[in-house]
Amino acid sequence: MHYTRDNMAGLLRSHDINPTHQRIEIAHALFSRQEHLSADQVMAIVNTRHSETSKATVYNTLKLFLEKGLVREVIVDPSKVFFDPNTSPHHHLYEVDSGKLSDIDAEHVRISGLPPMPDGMVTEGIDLIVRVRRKS
Amino acid sequence: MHYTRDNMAGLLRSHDINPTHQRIEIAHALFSRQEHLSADQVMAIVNTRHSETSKATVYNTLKLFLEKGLVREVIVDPSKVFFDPNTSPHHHLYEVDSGKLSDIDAEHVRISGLPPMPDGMVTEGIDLIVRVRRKS
DNA sequence: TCCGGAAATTAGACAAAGTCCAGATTGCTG
DNA sequence: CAGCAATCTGGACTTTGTCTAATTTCCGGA
Repeated sequence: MHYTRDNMAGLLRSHDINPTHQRIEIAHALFSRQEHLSADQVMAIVNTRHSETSKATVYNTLKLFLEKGLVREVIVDPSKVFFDPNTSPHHHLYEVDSGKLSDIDAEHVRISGLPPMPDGMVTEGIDLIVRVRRKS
Repeated sequence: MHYTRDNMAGLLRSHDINPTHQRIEIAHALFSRQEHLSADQVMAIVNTRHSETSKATVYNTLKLFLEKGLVREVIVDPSKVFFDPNTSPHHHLYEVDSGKLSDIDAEHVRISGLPPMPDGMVTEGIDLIVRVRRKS
């Protein structure tokens, strides 16, 4: 699958998002790379040539994508949030010293023995993060 | 076990930390409560009566405790880091709307099927966070 | 085509968490 | 008591993210 700008409009529409120019650019930045990007990185990518999209729009758009289930939020670094275009079930491997973040397919991972949820609560998600460090 | 200020000096020493007045107060704030606290909360607790400890010291001290393995860092909220006086193996339950964070004993939880670590890497820790939300 | 309103975007002010630094304090140790 | 290293401090600064009021864009109907 190739993620072109043209594809993006359809992808956005299918998630009930009005495909504007800026939203297409931001979606394209995330999906064409298939990488975890911070808001800052998205801004930098989208505005490489000329300044095209404002900070407010980048933040608004990422939050919108999140609400509509187009991307996931990954919280591993205390200083910034990453956005993940992969919404299929998976976990994360975080290399502490380099900051590199990669996926672990959830297919073969099994988590058992979790206690029942507190009353009146529903699980929103289970995040599993494996933190690794370069052997010294 | 009762965590008095007097105990704290020994606890700090046993972790190779010089027990100063400020460090004892900060350790006491965390251990007497056995709760997850943010740097801000620690500051507020330590400075309830008179202002006694500066922001810089609170941050420096928490980082020192972290390095020495006296506390753990819990990253669940994109806006602030929590510090956890419980260093025994356990996971976390995070109530998204209230921000309440509680422990899940690791004893009965089993995680299997994780892929091997990348070459030259060692696991620093595995964080499992169950995010829950009030049923609406 | 023109008009009006709703949705989207924008710049820039603002807020909050955390870092940094240069100077002051503390607490040994001789 | 002097000297020295460790610690602490206020405050300036940085970074991530939010907010707001003003503008721009888009679109449907007359």
